[in-house]
Amino acid sequence: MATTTRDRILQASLALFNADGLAAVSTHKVAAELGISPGNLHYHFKTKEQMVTVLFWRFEQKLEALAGGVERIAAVDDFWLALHLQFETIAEYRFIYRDMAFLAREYPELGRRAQALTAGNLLAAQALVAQLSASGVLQASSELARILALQIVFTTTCWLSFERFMPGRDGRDTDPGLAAFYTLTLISPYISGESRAYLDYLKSKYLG
Amino acid sequence: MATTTRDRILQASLALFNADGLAAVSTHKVAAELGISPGNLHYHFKTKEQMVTVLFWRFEQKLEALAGGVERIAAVDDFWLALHLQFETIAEYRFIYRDMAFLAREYPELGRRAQALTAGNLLAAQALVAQLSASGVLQASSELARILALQIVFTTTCWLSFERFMPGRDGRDTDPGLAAFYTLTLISPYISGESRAYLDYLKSKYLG
DNA sequence: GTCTATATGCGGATAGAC
DNA sequence: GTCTATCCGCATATAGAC
Repeated sequence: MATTTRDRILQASLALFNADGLAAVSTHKVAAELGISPGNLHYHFKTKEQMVTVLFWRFEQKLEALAGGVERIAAVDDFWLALHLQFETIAEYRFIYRDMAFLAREYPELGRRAQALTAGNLLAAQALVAQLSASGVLQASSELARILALQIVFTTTCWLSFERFMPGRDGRDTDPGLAAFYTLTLISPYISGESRAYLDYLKSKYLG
Repeated sequence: MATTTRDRILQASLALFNADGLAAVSTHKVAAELGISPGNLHYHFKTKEQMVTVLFWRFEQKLEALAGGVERIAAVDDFWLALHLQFETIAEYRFIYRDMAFLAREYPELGRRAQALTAGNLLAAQALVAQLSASGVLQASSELARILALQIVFTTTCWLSFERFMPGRDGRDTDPGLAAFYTLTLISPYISGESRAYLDYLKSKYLG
């Protein structure tokens, strides 16, 4: 089970992109990090765009897999887990949303796919809110449900970027639970009485 | 009252930065847009960083001026107006938050000032929520107030970036009112009964 | 103040030897 | 597959004439 050079390139570039940003990491730097020559890197990936595209594709796969599990959401703790998993995936590929403006400008094709991804996330979030509503956990009109879904996607998409704006944070250490907690707070006013126990447990955990 | 070349440079660069992103606009492009030579531009601003710094400073000034008016917030429509003004200011200098990752990496000094700005915005938002609470418009514990303030700042800071991720949007035409409406929705569950009339009016306006 | 011309460096990408 | 060497283009910034 040899780790191929190609795999090592993807692994190293993901780490560097996440740490320093897509724009700041040149193909030369990735090669230097691995101790190989720039020419060798370009043998495995003819262009930087190809490298980024493979990473982006993996991100899409992971998100799709998560969206597939939506129909099993019936209670608050299911929702909590789903959010948690989503934040972990986004954190794993955080360079994508963090440098989205640059990515979309540099690689228009990926920009379009990112928009499609957002549309998909929006549908998934709407389905999720609908599930909670059907289970009686959540009380929301259809308009409110639409807004809540939008807020959820907005938060999952942009929260990591926002964290870096805050003093004292450098974005390297992120608690997906904290992010999920803030998202949960959005819908908490609409949670029916019997599900509040779990909410209170989470509150005490993250407000302490 | 002659418009100096220096002023024209600042004006043109702001427009280009907002339209295409800080990273995508070179000093050459700004010069070309104005029909002057790159050398001339560098006579007025020795470095690109100086140009950006002046624009950033103006942004800081505008935000500070807005934060100074917080103490007059006593009702929902005051809050609405304050949000509206803030979104307009952020939209006017939207290149700053939209390309923040790049800006902070390229100009660390401005990155630090942006963090300080966020900290200031957070304090202003907390004061604002406290005002609404004191006026009896809003019912929230101190913990909840902290979370609401965070959500408000998060939304004002990142909403414009998020809009660009959405299919069909290119970020050129933005309705500050819509953004303010979404922010207002965040706190609507905690608004006391007598202030709901204004909320309902806004709802009908933006959900139509 | 404004121009032309140029220095310098970096990032992406290619050619061809090994 | 991996290397060295190199090309190309772009962006920041400077020098010096007008």
